[in-house]
This record gives sequence, C-alpha cells and structure tokens, in this order.
Amino acid sequence: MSNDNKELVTISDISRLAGVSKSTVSRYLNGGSISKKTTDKIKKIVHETNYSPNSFAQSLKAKKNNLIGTIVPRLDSYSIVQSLAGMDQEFAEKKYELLILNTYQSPERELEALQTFKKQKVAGIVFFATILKDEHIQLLKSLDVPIIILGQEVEDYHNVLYSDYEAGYKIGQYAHQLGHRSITYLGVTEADRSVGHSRKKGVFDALQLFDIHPDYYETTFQTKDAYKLSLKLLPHNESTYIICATDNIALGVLKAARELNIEIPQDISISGFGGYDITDAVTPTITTVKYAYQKAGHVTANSIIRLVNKEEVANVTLIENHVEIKNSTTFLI
Amino acid sequence: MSNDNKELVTISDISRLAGVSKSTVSRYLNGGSISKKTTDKIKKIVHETNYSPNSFAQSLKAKKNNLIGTIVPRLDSYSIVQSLAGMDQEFAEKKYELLILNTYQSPERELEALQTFKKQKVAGIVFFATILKDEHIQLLKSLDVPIIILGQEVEDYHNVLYSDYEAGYKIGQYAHQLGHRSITYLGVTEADRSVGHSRKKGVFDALQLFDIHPDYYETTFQTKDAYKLSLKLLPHNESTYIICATDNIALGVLKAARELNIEIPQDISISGFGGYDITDAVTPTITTVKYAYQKAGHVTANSIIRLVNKEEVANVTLIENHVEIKNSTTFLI
DNA sequence: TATAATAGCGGTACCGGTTCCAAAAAAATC
DNA sequence: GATTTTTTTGGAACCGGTACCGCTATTATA
Repeated sequence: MSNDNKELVTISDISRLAGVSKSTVSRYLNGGSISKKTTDKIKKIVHETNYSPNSFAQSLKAKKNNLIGTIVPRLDSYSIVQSLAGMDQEFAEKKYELLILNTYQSPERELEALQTFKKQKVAGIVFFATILKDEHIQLLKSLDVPIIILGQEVEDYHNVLYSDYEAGYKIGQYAHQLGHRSITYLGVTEADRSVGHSRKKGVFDALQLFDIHPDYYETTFQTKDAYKLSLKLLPHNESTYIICATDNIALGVLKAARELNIEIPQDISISGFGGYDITDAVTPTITTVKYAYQKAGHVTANSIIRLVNKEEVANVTLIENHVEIKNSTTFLI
Repeated sequence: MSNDNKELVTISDISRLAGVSKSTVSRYLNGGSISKKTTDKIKKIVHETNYSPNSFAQSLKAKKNNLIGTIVPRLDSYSIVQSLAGMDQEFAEKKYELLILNTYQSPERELEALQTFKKQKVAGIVFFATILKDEHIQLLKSLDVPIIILGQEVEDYHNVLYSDYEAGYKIGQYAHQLGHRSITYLGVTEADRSVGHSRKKGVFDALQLFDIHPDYYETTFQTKDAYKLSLKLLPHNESTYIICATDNIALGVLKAARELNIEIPQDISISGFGGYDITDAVTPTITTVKYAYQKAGHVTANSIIRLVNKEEVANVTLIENHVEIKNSTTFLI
C-alpha cells in the first residue's frame, strides 16, 4: 500500500535537520524576522520532508481552531443540503472546516451532538433546528460556544430565519388572486414551528381577509404519505386549489391526481413551498414559493464566523422568498 | 447571550479543587485503581464544574483522533448523500466523527482537501472519487493515512465499488427480454469510469450477444440537459427503449416525452440507474437498477475503521444492485 | 571609531492532557 | 508487631507546537 515513511515529521525534526532552533523554524512558518540564508535552509528541509504542522498542537496552544460544528436533522433534504452547500462555500473561502453531525431527527441525538461539539471544542456551532425542547435550551445555555440557530426562532440566540409566515401569506394571496375560494391546505405537524405552524398561519391569515377558510389536513414530510392521503382525499374533493406545505407533499398530490385522472391544473391547482429542483423536472412544473437556501447558508456562515471573531451580529436575520409561478396553478374559470 | 463562566476548566483545576494530583484525576477519568473516597471527591467536582477534557490535548498526546475525513464532489446528489448517511450511522455507533469536504467537482479542490486532511491529521480518509488523475494518485501516495476510495477503482488502494458493469449488463438483458431491438443509450462522459464507462459497456456487451447495437448520445448528470437533448431527439426517434445512465437523466426524458405527447411506456420504454426516491414519485414510476447506497456507506465506514485500527480489509468490495421493474418499461408489442 | 538601534536567533515556559515510575499508604502475611 | 505485598497517589516527562524574553551579530547614526 505504499506507506513506508510513516514517521510523522515534527518541528523539532526540522530544526535539527536545519541546524537551527525550534523557535526559528516556527518563526519561519508563521512569519517573523529571518535571514535569507536560514530561510533557504529551512525551506529546503520543509519541502524535502513534506512537513505539515500538527494542528492539534496548534489548537491546543492557540486555544481555538477552525472547526465549525453543524447539527442537521437529516441529510436527505433538499433545503438542508442546499443551505449546507452555501455555508460550505463561505467556509472554504475563509479557511474553516465544516463538521457535520446528522441526528436522524432524534432529539436525543441532538443533545449528544451538542455534547460532542463541546468536547471537540469547535469554534462555533450551527444548529439546523426542527423542534426545540426545554432540554435543548438548557444544554445550549451551558455551552460556551457561539451558536447560530437556523430555521427556528429561539429567544436569546442568534437566528437565521426563513420568512415562513410571509411565504404562506403570499401564496394565500396568490390563490385568491386566481379566483379560488374553495381551498385545501395540506400541512405538517404544528410542533414544527416554521413549516408546520408559520406557513399555515400565513396562508390562513391571508385568506381570512376574503372570508375564505381552507380545509386542513395533516400529513408528513414524506412524498409517499402525501400520496396515500391524496388517494383518499381527492375522489371526494371539492377544493379547486390545494396548497401543500412542501414541494415534496405537492409531488405526492400530483402523482395521486394523475392516477385518478384528475388534471392539474385544469381540475385542481396545486402549489408547494421550497423551490426544490424537482418542481421543474415534473409535468406540469409545480408552482412554489422559492426559498433562498444557498443564501441562507452564506448568511449563516458569515454570521457564525463573525461571532467566532467576537464581532457584532444581528440577532435575527430573515431570508427572503418569492412565489414562482409555474404550470400547476391556473385561474379559476 | 447568557455565556458568563467562559473560563474553560482543565484537569489541573479539577485536581486543585479536589486536592489531588493531575495524574489521579486522569486515572479517575480513564479508569485505574482509585480509592472510593477520592473517586467520590473527584466525581463531585467534575460534575459541579461540568468539566470535559480538551480533545486537542488528548489527540496531541495520543497521536490519533477519531476524525474521518470525507471528500465528496457534490452534496446535491442522491447517491452521495445516501452513502454518507450510511457511513454516518456506523460512525455514530463507533464514536467517530465525520468531517465532510465538498469539492464542487473541482479536481483542484480535491487536492486541497487532501492537504487539509493531512494537516488535520484525520485518522482516515474516504474519497468519493469521480475522475482521478495522476496528480491525485501522486498526492494520495504521499499521505500516511488509511484511505478508502469509493466508486472508482484505483490500483494499490482499498476500493468500495458499485458493480456498474453488471448493472448495465442486467438492464441490457432486461431490455432484450422485453423484446426490444431498437435501443438508445443516453450516457455521460466516459471520463467517469463508473457511470460513464462501465455502465455503458455492460449494456452494450449484453446487447451485443443478440446483435443489438444501441444508438449512443451523451448528456450530463443534469436533468435539465437530458430534457433539452430529448426534446431534440425524441421527435425523430426510432428506438423503442431508451436506457438512461442515471435516474435523473430518465427524469429529463420522461418530461420531454410528456410534452411531446409521447406515451411512456406505450410508445417508448425508459429506465434509469440508481434507485432514487424520485423514481417512485413520478408517473409513471421509473424502472431502474437500484444500488445499495446506504449499504455501501456501512461497508465503507466499517472498512475505514478497520484500516485505522490496522486490521485487514479486502482490497476491493463490491456493492450489489438489482433491477427494479416499475411502470416505465413494457413488452414490445 | 564609538555608540545606539535593530535584525536574527536560541532558551524556555506553557497549552492540557497521559503515562511511567517511584514513593507512600493500606492491607495482608507471618 | 515487624515484614511483605498490594493498592493508591504524586512527580515529572512528554506530545508538538507558539511566544515571550534576552542575548549576539549586524547595520545605522553620531
């Protein structure tokens, strides 16, 4: 396997080989006054030995490091992956590393992850929150690390939030503009404050102004579950517009509709939230509220870096969104 | 922000507070002969101070750590995310941390990532390879870290491979069984040995036995590109079966077909590779060769852990796959 | 040329743990 | 009660870096 020269080379090795002291080598590495002659000597040796400093020793001494811990509930989510990608870009530029811990939506694992990062002494933590309990808040308080919570508002912490209420409000208005008055809302558990609660409230509030009160049904984040529910619901459905709380739910409805020979959007209009790529890949393309996930990632990354460097950061940053009208919605004729 | 007691507590603090020596505390922490009395004393203090050891100091001393570096070309890929999830599960159990570096498919960034991991002195590296150049191999050789390369065969290294050739062969046979003789293969660049080269070769070899020689067109991994290409191709297409090199490509073909009023599978059968969730969410559901991505993750994680512990690991591990017949393919009538 | 200023370098302490070894204390044996 | 054995404890070195401080060598200034 071609790994022979296993012995790791240290700064002492370099100094011995170059015939100078450790501190001189360190100065060479980190910048400081050094004569041309010794510079050349050391440079040669460093190159030959393929030396690279031990980051643990560095971190130990510096009492800080360039690790950012990220806690995500799942990795198979478009929004999360997009946000991660956005963060990753910033971190790559600013020379931070991203440590990702997946909790599989288990609150216990989230607590573990926080503990792990505490031990790891990461410079900062980004928390993709879903459902936050008191236990979480307690643990968060005991950490002495900068934290940004993404996607869920928690008092006393720095938050990056999607404007879910506004998103719901916009799509509610849009549905009304199209002339729909008989509307169904397909949502998820209200325990999820952002997706479950705020989006729904936005929709209902917008429609209430016109005295429209949507039917409400609850499903999960899984396309499959929305599909099954729709197979039951659609045959005796009276609504002309189904507002789905996520694009994946809309996808499930679309599939059920096709199998039931219900034409979208001629018979029913549907829309989602998120702006996932898949909304463009299906027929008809799905109207959605597009969130700037990547941008959220950028903002989050920059904020956590600022916090790490003890700079000021706004307590709440809102990420905008906008309705993307596609082919799954149409005027009520 | 409720962070007051910033001062990190060290093992020396504990020892002072408990009135014992550092080494006694360390022994308490790591298991060793300690009297009941001192155990109780130390336990109390550790609890009160909420002490947790500095992992950099530990790693520095132990000359090893529990970080596994992973280099991925992108994060918005079903297969990669699934494999990551599989790895993650194993690592969580075995107390390793996953450090993910996204290279955005840039070979340069891959080299950087390897350097970074070298500095970080990770215990092991998992490399999601796409296109490996000599430069990569050179750098790989200079690293003194266990490495597993996933998805691409590289001599002298440990590989976890998808049986792409076999997958192609199977779908070739399947298409022939259905009675198709006029077949198109929609592939990607052959520079990608696995997806571009092996899958195609499997298909062509299987069909050659029956003297069938598919048409070949090349597209990218993007659904959009496959869609555009299909819009041009399909109107004067003579094939009865289009074999797509990935599920996303199949998705693009399906969309184009719908818009051109070509019925799938009545007019043309199509199939993909991968077994992505989305193949079930569209209508018709798409026949595909399902890869055990999660399992690949498990296997990879276990192998790298074994390597880290200097245990034996097979040089090449193959991950199986199977044809999942759904509604996008049918007998030639 | 004498003196001051500065550049270049080495010695050493320190970061926060682990581990070896020897000393001290407790328990067991005679 | 003295001696041996075993258990418990503390001291010190070490991991691989960084940084302060002071000494020497060089250059600039008077």
